[in-house]
Amino acid sequence: MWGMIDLRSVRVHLYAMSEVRPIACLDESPKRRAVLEAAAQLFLSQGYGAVSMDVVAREAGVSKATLYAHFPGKDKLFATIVASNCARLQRLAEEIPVEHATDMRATLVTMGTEWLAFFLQPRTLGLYRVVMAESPRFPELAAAFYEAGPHKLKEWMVNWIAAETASGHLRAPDARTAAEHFLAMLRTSVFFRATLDLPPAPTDADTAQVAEAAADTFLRAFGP
Amino acid sequence: MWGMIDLRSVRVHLYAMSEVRPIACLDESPKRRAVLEAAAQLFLSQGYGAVSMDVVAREAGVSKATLYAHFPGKDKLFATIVASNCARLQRLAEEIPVEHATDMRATLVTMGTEWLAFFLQPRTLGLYRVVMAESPRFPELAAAFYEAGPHKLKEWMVNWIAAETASGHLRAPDARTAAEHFLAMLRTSVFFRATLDLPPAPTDADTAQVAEAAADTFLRAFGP
DNA sequence: TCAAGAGTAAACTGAACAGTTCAGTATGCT
DNA sequence: AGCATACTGAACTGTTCAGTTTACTCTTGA
Repeated sequence: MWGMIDLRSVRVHLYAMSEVRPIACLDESPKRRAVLEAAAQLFLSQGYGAVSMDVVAREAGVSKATLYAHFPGKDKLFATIVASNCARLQRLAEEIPVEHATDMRATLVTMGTEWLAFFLQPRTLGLYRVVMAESPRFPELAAAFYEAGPHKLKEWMVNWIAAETASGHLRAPDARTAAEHFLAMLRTSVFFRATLDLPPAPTDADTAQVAEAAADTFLRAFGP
Repeated sequence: MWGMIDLRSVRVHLYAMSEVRPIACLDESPKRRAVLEAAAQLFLSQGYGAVSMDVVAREAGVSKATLYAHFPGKDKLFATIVASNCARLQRLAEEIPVEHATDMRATLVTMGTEWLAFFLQPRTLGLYRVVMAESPRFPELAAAFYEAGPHKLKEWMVNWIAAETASGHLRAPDARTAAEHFLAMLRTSVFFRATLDLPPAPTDADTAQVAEAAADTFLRAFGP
């Protein structure tokens, strides 16, 4: 066995304090906030092209003039929405809580379940969908998305696996590949179908089952 | 070891002859073909919204009137393009060639390399991107895409793994999970970045390396 | 030779949409 | 009171785009 490691209530801040900027965290103006909320909801669920500025204004309960007073144009508004949602991704990767974990399998299952649940949130899926669809038009947004989310998460896991291997809880000489594979095994057909918005929507049980299966295969390959 | 299995030149037709329909394979009309080709190229690289019917007509070297004589509208043209490209996916899954394989690892690497190279083709990525982006507007296309491609491929692999387990070349009692995991491990960050169109574009060496890593982890977990 | 079918170029229609302008209102500060 | 700031609602401009129509040109085959 790989010994009991208790990660209860550990909060890892890996890239903590590196470029932490308050991305429009101040509720500068209630109208501005209303616009941002409405636009986020619309853009992430319907995509860039399908949303008109008239609808954003109406949905935000704001006049078009006010909308254009706060944002210089549709593209900038979209970029703001995407950037602030990338910041959400980054928070997940920077502040990874591993709680109630009693052994390696439980730790992996906990991490996997939590991350997959996050990936499967409509907001996260919507962000992925819209960034992917608009990557030709907004390549810098695609890069920002990847950096803030998948990349940061992977780098965290590479370091974690390397540390666990060093302490004998895992046997993964190539930590990078092991991390890639664990994260990839969370993105099975459940995730794939969700990206395509195919019913039925995954349940919590599905999420847990995928994480457990990933943990099991991972430990078969990289357990000590 | 798992014995030498020679799969040289084996061509497996798993779902052969189940609903094989010639989806517009007849070159009915040269103009029609020109429209289909131009539209496919445009839709798959730029998305539904970004492509206008004027551009399709110009690019196909055809008048708009002719275009509308062959297709009742933009949505139908788009649906036709997507459906015919789904048929391309389905051919891959129905007619899986495993060649030059001398042992289990080589077999897995060959399959993995070939599939991943297929996934990474601009056309395939474009199809995925466009189907994903338009899944709210065309949910039936998303379902068709998933059925024809990922689902068929997965089902083939489930059966293959079950057979190899039965004959002692693998030890994967849960063939479905094993198949999910092998296919998932082909979709690592190389694939993820490619879906977002982030440079640099993956090379053949990248593809092969990902397939090899997937095969190694797979065999660590499910080798006999 | 002529009629029909297929195609073409170009103009056009109606709707949607990004973005602007402006006259007027509400709030709050000095 | 006077003034500035923020906002509204509605009209307006210019553009893009799906889809239609018209008048014209080939080609072909009976």
